[in-house]
Amino acid sequence: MKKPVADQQAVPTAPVCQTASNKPSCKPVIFVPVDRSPEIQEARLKLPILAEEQVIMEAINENPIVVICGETGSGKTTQVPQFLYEAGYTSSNGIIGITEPRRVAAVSMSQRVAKEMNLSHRVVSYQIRYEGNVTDETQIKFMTDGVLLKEIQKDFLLSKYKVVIIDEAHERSMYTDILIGLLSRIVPLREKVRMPLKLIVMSATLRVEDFTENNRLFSVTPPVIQVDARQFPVTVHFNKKTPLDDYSGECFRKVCKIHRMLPSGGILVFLTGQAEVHSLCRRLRKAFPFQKNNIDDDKEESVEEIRKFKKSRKRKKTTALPQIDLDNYSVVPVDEGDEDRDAETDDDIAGSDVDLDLGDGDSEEDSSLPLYVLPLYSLLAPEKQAKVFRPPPPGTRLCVVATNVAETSLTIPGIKYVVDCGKVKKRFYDKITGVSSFRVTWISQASANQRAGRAGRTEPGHCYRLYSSAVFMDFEKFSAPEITNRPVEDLILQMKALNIEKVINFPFPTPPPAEALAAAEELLIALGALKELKEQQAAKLSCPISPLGRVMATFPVAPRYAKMLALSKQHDCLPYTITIVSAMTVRELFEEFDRPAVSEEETAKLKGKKARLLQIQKIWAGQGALQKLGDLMVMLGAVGACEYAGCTPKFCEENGLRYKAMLEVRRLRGQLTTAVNSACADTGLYVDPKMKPPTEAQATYLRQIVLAGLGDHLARRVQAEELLDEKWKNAYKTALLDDPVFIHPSSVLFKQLPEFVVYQEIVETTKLYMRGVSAVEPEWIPALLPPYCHFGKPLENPPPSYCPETGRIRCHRPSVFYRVSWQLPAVEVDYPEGIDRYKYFARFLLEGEVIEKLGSYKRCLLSSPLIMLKTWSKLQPRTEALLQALVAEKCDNRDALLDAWKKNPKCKCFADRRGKPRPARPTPSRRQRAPPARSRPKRAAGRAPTGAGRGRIRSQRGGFRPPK
DNA sequence: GAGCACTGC
Repeated sequence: MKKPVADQQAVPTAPVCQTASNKPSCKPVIFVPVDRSPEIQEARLKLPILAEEQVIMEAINENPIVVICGETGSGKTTQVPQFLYEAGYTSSNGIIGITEPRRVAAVSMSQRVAKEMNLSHRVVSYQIRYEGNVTDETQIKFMTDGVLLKEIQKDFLLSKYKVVIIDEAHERSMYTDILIGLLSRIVPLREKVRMPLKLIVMSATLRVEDFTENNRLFSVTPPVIQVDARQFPVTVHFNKKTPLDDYSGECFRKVCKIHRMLPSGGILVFLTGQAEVHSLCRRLRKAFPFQKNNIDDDKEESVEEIRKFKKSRKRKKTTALPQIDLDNYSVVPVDEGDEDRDAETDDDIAGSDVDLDLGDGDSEEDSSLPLYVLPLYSLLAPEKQAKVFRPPPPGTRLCVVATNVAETSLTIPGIKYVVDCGKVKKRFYDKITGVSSFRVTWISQASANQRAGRAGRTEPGHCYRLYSSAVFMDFEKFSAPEITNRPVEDLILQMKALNIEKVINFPFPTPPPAEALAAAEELLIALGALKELKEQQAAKLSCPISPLGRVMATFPVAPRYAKMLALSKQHDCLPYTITIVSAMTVRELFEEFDRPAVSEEETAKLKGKKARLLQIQKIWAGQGALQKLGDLMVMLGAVGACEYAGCTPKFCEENGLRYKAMLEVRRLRGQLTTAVNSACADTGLYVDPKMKPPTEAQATYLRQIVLAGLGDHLARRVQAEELLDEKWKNAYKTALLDDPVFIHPSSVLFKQLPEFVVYQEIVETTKLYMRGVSAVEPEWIPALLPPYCHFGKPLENPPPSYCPETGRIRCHRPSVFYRVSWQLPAVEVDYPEGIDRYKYFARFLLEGEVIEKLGSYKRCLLSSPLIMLKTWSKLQPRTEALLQALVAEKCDNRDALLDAWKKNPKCKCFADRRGKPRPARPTPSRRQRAPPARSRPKRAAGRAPTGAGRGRIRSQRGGFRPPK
């Protein structure tokens, strides 16, 4: 040990060795001892990264930014934080932060490192969205990337961190990319204030040029350190031919071959979706029956079944144990795939499908060992997912049929064979309209290699690629970074909240497409989150955040939803909006019952469950005014009912709800409630598990709130007279799309077909379908969505009027919806700016509407105040004098007039010399606790409220605030 | 009248 810790804690940043540039080095001179158990010490020494400790630490000591490349299994995630800790980077109250792209990783890594270091979780801790165990003593903190991004909002310099490690940077998740961009600026800023911060970017692949060779990101190229992985060799076999369509069938044949011919070891199959996974499971179970497989997954462990199984094992003792020696296999290294040689190999071992009479396996039972077939995909219930981590029943071979979850998120033990169809199902977004669709595409080479790697975790393995090496060579080297193919409005709002106005200048490792940036900025302006700059094109993409935007940015949900929350203080809607927003944010609340079943029995069961869900959804949708809230009411009803019942797995199971989703909704409601409470102290909000359904009036307000957030997602039913083509039957038109869109058949409004609706999203399948639909009244549109409406001249009838609450001139204006020019009902709005507004103001002033006292002079006036509006009024000097005085003082409303008087009591604007003017304000007796008129609901006779808030939250002014 | 991979605040 070098020096006692205590001595050094006061001066941990004292330079020990001068770097070439003579910059202050932040190399701490401490060695902090760690008390590891002998077993852990032994296991650690086997990790290749241990040998690189000195190289890594020297690089970190001498450079502010270091890139470490090491594949899965190199131990970089668990060991680098320990190196830093031992080198004293956490002394003097600085902590080490490590970001992970997934919650489970943050939690499990913190636990593992705590165990390895023999330290309490009070010292090695984690923080994820809803929970954490961070304390004052925390020195190593694992967190999800989004958590660190939020922390930057509170403390731009991240002053409590000595080191930030961005793990899994090769995955190029959106937050990781942004974090790296931000940290590239934070590191030099910290250098300036002489509190150096170390940034370590860790990647599993060598694709780091986006980071290292991007001068705008890092002006000095950071050193890249490579670390070997402790992986077993995986032999890759390419197919000679690439099946055009039926990769699923090809998977089936390959699994059959492997199972019949090759020694024991688990098989992992990569497919693209739930339906494929289930149908392959079904075929495989039929081909290699294992009694329980075929019936019900849940009964698997019953004593009876195990007894049966043992019996069958005895019976099959002599059959088809693999006789092939794997060592005789001609190996084909990963990068030298030769399809001909490979095909030979295949034939040597397994012969062709024809020789073996593999058929499609549906016809006959096979005599091989039972195959223990399990499906695996993200939306599968956790307890069913968990099965893949347990050893398969004795005497069986494990075969997991998975989607892409198994590529990065979940690691299955005991896999020796990987079957890779080479495809992935991806979500695509239209950059301008935001319409999304799912398409099956080829994976990238990096992805294929990652999949292959899953075969070599515990022993040497094999990967069977169901495509030729030529096809593989045509794959993209890497998948596109997430930020380039997703809407970015949430990201842009976060950046603007950090006062990054010119987002185009941000050092993105890879920038999003310009169209996506423009669409995001446009949406945020329409939501009122950004201040619109009227100046030329140059102002594009550099609008500053508005006070409303700042409030919205504190809500951890999509900007459209954040806007809804910001509006919902009115009429006690917040608990409902929070619930609806939570439900819309959590994906797939409802169980999917349309998948192919394993057995006839299961088919019937699924059918029953589906019918039950449809029935209960109708109940949740409610009646009358509630029903018009549509699918959002169903979500609200589902969450309400579930929480009322205590959110039990049983209730979820019986009512077609995904338990995991409901738990997530519960936690999100908690988080949003806290966020709303801190944005606005006087709400006194709490999460009520026994929340009552909204009243009819509240449901109507909720529809208006939803409209205000989803204004760009408005659709109008195609009118009978516009029906030129059959394809437009029951169709809707939207502002941005030329093609017809339809209400999704699963929507409770599917048969109602309201004239106007808003939708949560449009997904393109066989048609363009709107999902998450809610009905809208036409008169709300101009009142709540002025940015999307073009207004016409004020109407003469009803005539303009003076509003005593706001002191402004009001009028009715007709309008049309942008781009599509839908005629909208005339609505009452503030009179548009201009000379006419002064004229009306003068008239109402003379009539005594503005200042009560002046009313008494009305009869003394020489002519009627109405002449203020006549075109010939100019001819009358006294009216013209008044008008000019008002214009000169910019007085076209009461507040301006009162201000002008205050500043200059002799102001010519009709000064009242006998005393202070008294504005004609409504007295409490006339209107109890009247809300501000702009957010005041209006009631049409005999109907629920029809107009509601544009209520803009008032808070402090925005503007650039440099980091402290 | 339907078919959606995977994540993070």
